[in-house]
Amino acid sequence: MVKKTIDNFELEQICQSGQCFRMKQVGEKRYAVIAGSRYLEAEQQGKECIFFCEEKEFDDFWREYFDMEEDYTKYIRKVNPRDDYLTVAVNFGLGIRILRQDLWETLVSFLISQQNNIKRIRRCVENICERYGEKKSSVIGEYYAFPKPEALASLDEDALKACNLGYRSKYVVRAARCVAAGEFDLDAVGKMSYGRAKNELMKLFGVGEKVADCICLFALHHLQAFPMDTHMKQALDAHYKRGFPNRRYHGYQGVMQQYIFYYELFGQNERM
DNA sequence: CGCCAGGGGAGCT
DNA sequence: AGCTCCCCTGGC
Repeated sequence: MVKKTIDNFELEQICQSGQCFRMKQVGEKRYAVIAGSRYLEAEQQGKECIFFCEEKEFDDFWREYFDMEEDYTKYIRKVNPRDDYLTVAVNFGLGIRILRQDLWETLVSFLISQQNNIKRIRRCVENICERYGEKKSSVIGEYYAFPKPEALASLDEDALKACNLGYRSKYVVRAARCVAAGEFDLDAVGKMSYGRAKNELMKLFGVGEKVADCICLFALHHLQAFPMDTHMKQALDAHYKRGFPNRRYHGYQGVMQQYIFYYELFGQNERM
């Protein structure tokens, strides 16, 4: 068990921010997250956060996964004080972190995300893990690891329709085949610059600009990636008629994107 | 039953 | 860059 007191870190906001579809609330202030084949439960009371794992496990993996090394005030302070909308949005989501998730998992998750809602994406991912992932057991209980590419590569293209993926089934199966066959090198993409990684990801069937940007941001931590989805288009139309000030936030637009996205989804009641 | 939206993408012009 | 079509599920 590891206790940490940390600023700008809220499990609830991280969970709801829609980056990770395998993080869920399991108690009043308790959250569970599965990453790859690892399982973690954590609880938060104010600034104090308790991670229910060994210190080594925390240092070896979860610290980096949650991007806890970074001081997010350096992004928050850069917000233009004359930008009322962004100021409110950022203040609403001060506990958001940009996770450093596994590339393969993130690729599959966001292939599923297209024309889909977060609730159903979670269920799709859960279905795939339960059916094709390795069953693990921890002191807390049993869970399923995320299936490896090889586990999905041999499937029929429509097989994942049974997991509720619909027409997205073939995207995932084809991607799994490319990775398993070595035609698509995940490790190599992981070492590429933002531009090259995005370009490489978009070669995969079913990966367009938006999905590629999500993968770049949520797995590869390319903070300049700015996923442009329907919510973001609406928000930008309403508040940035001359476009988002990319120049001002050069290099970390993706962080701002997440504040806006989270505010658009959950900040309605706070809006004036 | 129809309609439409949910963190799009491919293919064509 | 803009347009059409694709084509799955859940909610109303």
